[in-house]
Parts: sequence; structure tokens; C-alpha cells
Amino acid sequence: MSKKIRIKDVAAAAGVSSALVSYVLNARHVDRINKDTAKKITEIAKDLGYYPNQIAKSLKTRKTYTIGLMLGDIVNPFSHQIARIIEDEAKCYDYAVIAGSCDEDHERSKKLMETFVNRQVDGFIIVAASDTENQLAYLEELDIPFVLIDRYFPEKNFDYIVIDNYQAAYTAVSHLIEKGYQKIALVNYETSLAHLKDRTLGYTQAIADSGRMHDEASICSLSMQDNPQETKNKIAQFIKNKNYDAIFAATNTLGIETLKQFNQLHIRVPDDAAFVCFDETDAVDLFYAKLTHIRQPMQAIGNLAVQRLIHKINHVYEPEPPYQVVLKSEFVINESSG
Amino acid sequence: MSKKIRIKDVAAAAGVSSALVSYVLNARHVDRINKDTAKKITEIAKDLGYYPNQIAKSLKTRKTYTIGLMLGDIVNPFSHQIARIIEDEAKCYDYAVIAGSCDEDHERSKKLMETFVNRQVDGFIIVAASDTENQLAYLEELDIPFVLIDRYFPEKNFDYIVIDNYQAAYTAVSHLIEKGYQKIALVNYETSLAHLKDRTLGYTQAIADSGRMHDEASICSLSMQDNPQETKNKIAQFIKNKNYDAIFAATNTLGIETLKQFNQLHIRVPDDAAFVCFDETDAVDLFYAKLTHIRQPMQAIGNLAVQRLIHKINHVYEPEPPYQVVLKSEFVINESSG
DNA sequence: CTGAAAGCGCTTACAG
DNA sequence: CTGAAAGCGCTTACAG
Repeated sequence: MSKKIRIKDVAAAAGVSSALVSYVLNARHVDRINKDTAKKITEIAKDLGYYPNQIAKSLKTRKTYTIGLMLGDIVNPFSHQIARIIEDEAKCYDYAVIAGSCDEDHERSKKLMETFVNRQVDGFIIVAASDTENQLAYLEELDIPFVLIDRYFPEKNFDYIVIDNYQAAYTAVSHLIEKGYQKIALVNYETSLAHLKDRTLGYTQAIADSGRMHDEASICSLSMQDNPQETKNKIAQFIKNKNYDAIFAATNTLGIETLKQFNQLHIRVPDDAAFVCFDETDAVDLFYAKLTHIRQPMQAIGNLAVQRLIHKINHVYEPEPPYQVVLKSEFVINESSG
Repeated sequence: MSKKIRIKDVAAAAGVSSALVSYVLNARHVDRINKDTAKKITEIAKDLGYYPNQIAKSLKTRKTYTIGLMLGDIVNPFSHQIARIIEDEAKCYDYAVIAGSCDEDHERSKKLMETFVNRQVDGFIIVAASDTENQLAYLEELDIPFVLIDRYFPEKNFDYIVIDNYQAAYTAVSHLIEKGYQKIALVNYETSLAHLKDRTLGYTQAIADSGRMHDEASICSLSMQDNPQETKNKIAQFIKNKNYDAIFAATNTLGIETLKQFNQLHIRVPDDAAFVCFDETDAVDLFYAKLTHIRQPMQAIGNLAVQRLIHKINHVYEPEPPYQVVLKSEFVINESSG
């Protein structure tokens, strides 16, 4: 075993103090350190294979260079797409990301947050579960910076980066109307989460603007608390009634589940029913009829979230107006709504 | 802001020493601490909302309760399925998981490993990129425990948990043969990675055992170094030649890409070509013909990896014979090979 | 049964 | 230009 090298070892080998080694390696006070000494230290550190112990460093500097990423549900394609982007972007600033999923559960969300707080993450990027405003307020009390993505709380002044969900849904449904579909159904969660409410609103408004009557029977409402089997059953039930000629699925997982049921029941897209859903997943090209979908600007969401968070980390005690960004999404028309 | 409470604050409030608080909260020497004092300390700690600073704790105990998870490619469904399982299992032992992707790249793998080492992870679970044996040897030198999953190095004594890839491929191809398909093609990566070689071997052996001649033209070889577009093009090229009546895709991503090309070129499964692939992904139910596939025991792989790793962490200096587990996979027959 | 003190490996004012 | 020393918030022999 090659024992782990400490700063002390480097200092001894170079015949200087630990302080100097620390200065050189962190490029502090470069102006007033002897060039040759600096060079010697750098070389010796390299020869010995010295890497600073981040734990010790963190204890002293009170910075861990770690971001806690709280996801709603890790199996959701949105989650790992965004996780990947956030990790890459964070790496550019020498931050690591530690991610966890709260599975849309209030309690799990709280536990996860506590775990990350104890691990001294410098800040959070959060896809918030429903009714977790008080957890976020707790973070504010602790002066731990965070930024929300995907979901937001309209009543609060938290920073967020989201898309215009109302507009996205409105566009999608208007497209189906233009295409001549008569009975357009919505599959969505019934929840207090504003972004999903917005999607429902976009749907109902587009229907209303087309001069049609709103029909409760056209909405398939799921609960986020249901287990996968219950969700599946409810969707299957709804599909079987065949009270629609087009379906707008308000989330990617709901969309995929709907398509699976279509397959099961031999309902052909778009002949028997047109289909539009959220997010660009593998399903888009994999389904026999390429899927019309709403494409979120994932890269922008991830990058902005990281940049804003790091800015806040570096200016913790300088209050600023809330940073609330609403990005545009893209509507991609394919065969499934042909 | 409610200032963060330290152990000192609790000690002061309780009128005892920090040492005692530490003992009580960590349940050390419970036998020789006054019950009432202990109770008082516990209550006060709770009232003040005390949580130990994990960084300080780690510095002293040299344990971070963190596992570094190195993935081959985070967008691969295998990766996040297994990541999820590992996170959940690790949580049972109060370990957190910090994950990263090396994108099948040697250099990125090295950087990632160094980052995790500096962050003092207690151990690694690794889906190894090709030719990274020396990186693993480095970990051994540092006495940092690790266990490989999914992939292994037959020449080395590293711990691993994998499936019998040869057998899985052999079974899949034999099934196609029994079904009467005449020209069975393989889509796989050309690589030094043993688990993928095993899959090719299982394929060629099954073909040979059926008394057929091996035909080089039946193998579509990809390179892991190719970018997605190149991979796509090569598969498209291969598909277009139509020199097959069945395809066995040796990885899930290759399988999904193949199916996308089938759609593009209006090749119907299983009428124009039968199809079998690795892994249970959303694609299985989403494709119009339910996919025949090899189902890996993900839960077992993840759980065993975590359990073995934690065992090693707790017994670092007690050498044991290598722990090399080969699990069985399940072959699930569906319509795509009907 | 309990406390004073050292130490984990760094960083950083301060003194010279 | 450089070093001695304090301190981050814990844990843990050791002494009593």
C-alpha cells in the first residue's frame, strides 16, 4: 500500500512549511512567493502524487463543492436526462453532484434534504415534490441556496427555471383541434403541483377557445400517490371506454403508459386515436408512429440552474430579487398526430 | 437565520462535555453513562435541532459513508436502473451514493476515479470501461475497496457480480434457431470487454451447434468509440442489406437503435425479421410487437454489490479470496420472435 | 460515570 | 518572502 500523502509530507520533502505548500497549490499570494520555491513545491507534490484531502479542506473552508440534486422520480427519463446535464455543467466549475429521489413523497423528500444538509452540500437543485414549500423555507432559514427546476410555487419567491407549461399544452391541444380531432382527451395527474395544473389549464383553455363544451369525461385523472399498477389500471380503464379520438398525455411516463395500453388493446395511432405527449424520450422514435411531442430545453434548464446556483453560493449573504425564468418549449410534429 | 448548532452548543446547554454528547448521540459506552444524563442530552440535542457535521465526523473517523458509483454511460437504461437499486440499498446502511459516468472513455474514467478518491469515498462500485485494469489496480494499492458489476476482467482477481453472458446469448440464439429462423444476425460492439465477447461467443457457438456455417456477414460490429450518429449509420447500413431474417442485439442501446431503424425502413417485426435483445427496458412494451429479451437480475446485482462492498469497507485489512459471482439471467419470450 | 486534551488534514490571519 | 499557530467540528484514548 502506498500510504496517502498529506500536505505535511510534501512540506517536509520540500523543506518548507505546510502553509507555503497550501499557498502554492491553491495559487494564493502568487505575487509574493519565490518562483523557484513555488516550482519546487509543485514538482515535489506531483512526484509524491499528492492530492489534497477534500474532507479536511471542506471542514476548514466550509465549502464542499457539492450540489445536492433532489429528483421527483429517478426512473423518469426527464430525471436522468437533466441529471446528466447538471452533472456535466457542474463539473465545469469543479462541483460534484449528489443526487437522490424523493419518489414524489413528502417524507422521503424531507429525509433526503436532511441527509444532504448534514453532508454539507453547498446548495440544492430541486425538482420539488408537492406541498414541500415548508421544506424549502427551512433551507432559506439555514441560508442554504437552492434553485427549483421543472416545478415551481407561484405564491413563493423561490428561484426557479421552468417552461411555460400552459403555453406548451395550449399549443399541443390547438394542434390536435386544427387537425380536426373532435374528442380530445387529457391524461394527467390530479395534484397541487402548479406546473401540472398549468398543463391542464392549457388543455381546457384550448378546448374552450375552439368553442367546444368542456367534458369532464375527457379527462383521465391519476394520483401521484398511486402505485404503478393502479395507474396502469386506471389508464387502461379510460382507454377502453374509447371516448376520444385523440389523447394528450401531460407527462412522459403517463404518455408511455398510455401507448403501452394502446398496444395491448390494438388501438392504432393515429388511425384510431391521435397522440401527443410531453418530452423527447426514446419512445418518440421507437413507437411505430413517430410521436408528436413537446420538447423541453433540457440543456438550458440544467445549465442555467447550475450557473444560478453557483452564483448564489458565492454570494450567500447578498440578497437579490428572485430569479424566475420561464423558458419556451418546442413543439415537434410527427406522425402520431398525422 | 438559525445558526447551525454544534456539539459544543449542545454540551453547553446540557452542562456537560462535548465528549459525553458525542458518546450519547453515537450510542458509545451506553452501559457506563448515566441514564438520566443521556436522556437529557438526547432531548436537548433534539430541541436545538442538532445534526452532526458529517464533514468533521468524516475527517476524524476517516469514513465518509459514501460510495462512488462509476457508470459506463449514464443514459443507458441499465445504468439508471442499477443506480436506483444501489442508492436504495446503500441507504439501508446509511451510505450515500455519488455517481458519475465515464462515457466509456479511459481518460474520463481516470479523472472520475481521482475525483472520488479525493472526496474520500469509502469504496467503489464500478461498471468498468475497457482497458481500465490498471486504474483498478491503483485502487487496490490505495487499499480502497471496490466491486465490479456487469463487466469483469477474466485475468484478474477483482471482485465482481455479473451474469452468465455466454449462456444468455446462447439461449437467445438457440431460441431463434428453434423458431426456424435461417439467417440470424448479431449486432454487437467490437471491444476488449469480456462480457460482450462472451455474448458474441454464445451467439457463434449456438450457430455452430445448429450445424450451420459461420458467416462473417451476419455480424454487425460497432465501436464504442463511435459517436451516436456513426453508430446509427452503421446499423442502418447493415439493416438495409436485409441479409438476415432475425437479429440478436447484444446490448439494450444497440437494440433500441436497431428497432428505430426498422421503423424507419418499414421492416416489420417479426414478419420481416425477428428480434431479440438484452435488458428489460420501456422498449419491451412500447414496441408494437412485445420484445423477446434477456432479463438481468438487476435487484440481485445491485444488492449484492452494495452488501459485498460494505463488508469489504468494514474489513479492509483482512484479505479474503475474491468474490466472483455469476448470476443467471431470465429469458422472456414475447411476440418479436414469434 | 465524566471531562480535558489531542488530533484528523487542511487554511489563513498574523508576525516577522 | 516564509513560518508558527490557531481553528474548522468532530471522536477517542486516557485519566480520574
